Amino acid sequence: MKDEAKYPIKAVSKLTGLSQHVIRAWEKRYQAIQPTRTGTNRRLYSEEEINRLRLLKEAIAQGHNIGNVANMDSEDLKTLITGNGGIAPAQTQLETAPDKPGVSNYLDELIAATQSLDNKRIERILLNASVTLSQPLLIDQLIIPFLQKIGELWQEGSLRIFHEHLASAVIRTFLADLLATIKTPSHAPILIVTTPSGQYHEIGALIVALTSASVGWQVTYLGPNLPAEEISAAAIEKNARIVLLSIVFPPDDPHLKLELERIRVLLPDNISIFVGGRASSSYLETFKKINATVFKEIKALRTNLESYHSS
Amino acid sequence: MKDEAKYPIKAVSKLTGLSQHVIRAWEKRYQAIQPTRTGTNRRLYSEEEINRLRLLKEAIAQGHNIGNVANMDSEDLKTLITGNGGIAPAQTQLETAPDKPGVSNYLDELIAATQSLDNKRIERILLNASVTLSQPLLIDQLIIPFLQKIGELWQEGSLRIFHEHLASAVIRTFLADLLATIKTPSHAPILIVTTPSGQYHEIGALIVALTSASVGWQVTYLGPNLPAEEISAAAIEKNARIVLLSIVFPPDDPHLKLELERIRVLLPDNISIFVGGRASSSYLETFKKINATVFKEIKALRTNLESYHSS
DNA sequence: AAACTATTGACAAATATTAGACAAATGATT
DNA sequence: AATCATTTGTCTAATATTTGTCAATAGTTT
Repeated sequence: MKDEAKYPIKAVSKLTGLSQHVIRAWEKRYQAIQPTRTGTNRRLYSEEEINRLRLLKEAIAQGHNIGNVANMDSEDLKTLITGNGGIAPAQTQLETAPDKPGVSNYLDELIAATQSLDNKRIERILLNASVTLSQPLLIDQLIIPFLQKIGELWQEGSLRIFHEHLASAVIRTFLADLLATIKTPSHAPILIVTTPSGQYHEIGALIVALTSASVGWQVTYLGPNLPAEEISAAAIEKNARIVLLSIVFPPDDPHLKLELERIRVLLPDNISIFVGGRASSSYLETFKKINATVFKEIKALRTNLESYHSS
Repeated sequence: MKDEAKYPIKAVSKLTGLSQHVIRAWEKRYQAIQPTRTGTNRRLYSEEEINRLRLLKEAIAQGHNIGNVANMDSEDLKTLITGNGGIAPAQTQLETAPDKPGVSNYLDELIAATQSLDNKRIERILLNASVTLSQPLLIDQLIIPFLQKIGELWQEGSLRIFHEHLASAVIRTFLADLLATIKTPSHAPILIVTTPSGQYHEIGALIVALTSASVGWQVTYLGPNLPAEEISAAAIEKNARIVLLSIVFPPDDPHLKLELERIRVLLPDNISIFVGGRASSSYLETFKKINATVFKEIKALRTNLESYHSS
């Protein structure tokens, strides 16, 4: 991966749509990027820097001032412009469970198919994988690593936003299909999956929906971005036992906390709240307050849901 | 670590739909919000404040006067506006096309299934309909009327937001599945479907993607909300003939117009732009400028694409 | 030599701020 | 009904800041 190709300013200008003047100005005035230089003082940009320029441009298009955003790190920029969307940050590198042989092949193929924008091929590979692998393996070892990998590659500049969009679109329908094909006994307890207001990230929600369905729950999937009143009303109407929320936690969002508390208030006591996602510690208090069951990994959700049955 | 992203007034105006004047006036006259300032006196709003502005706007839409509610704390505001269950403002509606017999049965069933939040049943009905009806009929006579009907019922209060979310989620995967099952000859001309930056409405895009595929194009579906550079880069990389954009036109959005123009500039001349959606007349000029083929109905798209073949 | 790049300083267009004015709408009082 | 006061969204003018653009000059690459 040390392909370290570097681009002179003219190329960067073309690639980003920013004038050379602007690129230099942003560097000089805000140190927005710091390209390396040749021995003779020419600027050389890495793909990562080019990508950062794209992010900055997009942020500006959304109404931000360059002066304010130029110094944010790329991670934050990304969440800023996608409005919390995008793909789950690939940070916590838990012990990567020992890869099943063959899985990493699928992964490589998926990346390749994404790079060539071949949606049909992505679908085909996923379909193949879904018959070869058990469902937990499929999710833990393929889907999630795939998403993480794409996030990384995007960040580092080898993939562009449109690659990520394509992959997301395909994965989303793939997961939704899996969810639809699971048969659950009609007397199974009911569980509602959604994301709170302001949360647009849908794939995480689909993953937990799928997981829940696979351990015997009857899942009603409501899609993303639902206000507290709607969540609770739906849960009551459906006579659900559990409301399961998938959240990409921003560092410290008071609105989200309030929203969670409102859900608790609006919900009858006999309906439990489950919350999934990597939450910063500042949310712990809120979780306690609303008496939510929190899980950071899919595995934890599985065991939690199974043990819930017996109660 | 407390990187609390802050938004300048321009961004806030976009996000809330309030004019900058109004935002300032509310601050000055009622201290409705108190944004921090930069060292040079520019306003910077937190997400919490943006949300508060949204709440205020909603409260006003429900008939309260700003002077009375501007000083309420956000918590009370929320219960105020959700108290009487009033929900979002109006939309325009189209004339309903003459129903094929049998289709209206499906429609009624779909509505009923939506009301009872029965996603499995919605899927089943759609699946049934898809084998009974030809694809054009399915889309024109069932899917689109279904969406319209839900919109109406929502507006009139008999359905709630979560009903609409559920139906949307199901329809979206249903359409995506249809799209995936269409086989296109590998030598077919390539067409890219997406929506421009700021456009999140996905179902329209899926409908046009499906339509295009059904008349023999090879469709790459990129999902919603893609900046101009990404759209054009993807089109070039895929060697596409047509970029097809599905847009829900706001009354008069200069950013959207600019975005459209940028796509044209970034795209080689031999790639055509198609635009679908009910555009207000203020966009006509832009369409001419970028030499876009516009269609208001699916039928028009079909004939357009077919005639395009022969050229 | 021609094309490209870097640096600097300057400039102007865009954008934001404040204070104040205005008019349409609302509501109370006569 | 008519009148007057209040509320509130919109607008203007003057000022200040931010930011894209440019010209001039000098160095580098091909």
